[in-house]
Amino acid sequence: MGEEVKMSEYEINNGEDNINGDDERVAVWEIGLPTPDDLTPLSQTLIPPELASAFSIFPEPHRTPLDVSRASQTTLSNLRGQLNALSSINFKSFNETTGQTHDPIVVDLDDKTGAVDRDGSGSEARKLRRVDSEEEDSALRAENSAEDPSSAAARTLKRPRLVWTPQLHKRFVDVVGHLGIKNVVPKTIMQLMNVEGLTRENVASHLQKYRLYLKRMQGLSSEGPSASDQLFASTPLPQSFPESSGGGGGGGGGNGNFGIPIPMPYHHPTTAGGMMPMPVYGHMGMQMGNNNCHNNNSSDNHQHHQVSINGHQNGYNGNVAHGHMLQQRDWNGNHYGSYTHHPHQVAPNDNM
DNA sequence: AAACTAATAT
DNA sequence: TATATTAGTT
Repeated sequence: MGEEVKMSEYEINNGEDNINGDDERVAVWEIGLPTPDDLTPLSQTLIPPELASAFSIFPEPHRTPLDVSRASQTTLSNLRGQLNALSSINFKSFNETTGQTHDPIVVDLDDKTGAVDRDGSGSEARKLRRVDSEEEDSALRAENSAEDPSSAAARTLKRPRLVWTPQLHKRFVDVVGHLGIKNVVPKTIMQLMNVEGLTRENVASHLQKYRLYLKRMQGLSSEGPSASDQLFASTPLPQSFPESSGGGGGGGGGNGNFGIPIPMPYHHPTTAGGMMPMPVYGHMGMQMGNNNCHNNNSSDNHQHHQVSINGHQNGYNGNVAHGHMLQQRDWNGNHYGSYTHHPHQVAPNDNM
């Protein structure tokens, strides 16, 4: 795979030369052929991500047919289980038939392939193109093979490390903001975020870091977040919201403690000093400028659109008509996955 | 036993 | 550094 990728990239890079410098006949041949931008992105395989992840095809080459079938079985059953679980809390999640994800963000840890696109302008073009063509497909993709611990494959194969993109983080913050940072616990966050492949551990780890960040922030009131906190800095501070609807606690797994939606956005600040960074200037209180969206009534179970989380949150659009919005778009973009380095760099335009 | 948090490891 | 993993608690 890597080979192919490299080759195409090579050709792409030299395409111009060929056209201009070589035989015209060559140019003729190239007419009608896909332009570099049309070519399959390096990070994309021929196999649909969902499928690939379902069969754990991505990561390593070594995989026996037996493994695959076993994995598919477990994965399938797991998905069913998840579906049920999620549907009980009114989340739309995964279409078995089409294998397409709808509401949930699919975390796509693009591990290995990541190496390819770091650098370059080429990658940028590619990135843009992707956004265009896939906007409706899936905004965030991260493959992650396993959805559940009970699966042998899931346990065995280690998944690539999760990269908390601004989109993911935003969702995280939303959930945390709604539940109140005081009471949130990883499991609940994980469930409400409704991101396929996201594990409790992933969330726990991030939560730990997030709490640290908040604590740190509390101390220094007027400080803007240092450059080190890019991700966090770009997100409004959650206002702990005393929301303890149900208790939650861990009680065993299922608990339907939240059938609820996360209705509104955070609250206004009680005190706290604002330390919002820049994008939005207003302290936390402000972000809400946006409206309040739907109200909470837990009973609102419309099946149509997604997760309530989506509902609010995007401040930029101003009104969130909850009927339907460009949810997908909101979570769109960016690549994730390359753990090689440089992750952050929250684009300026990064609107969250 | 499951899940949380803090500490530690990669 | 960011995220994962472990350990000690609840």
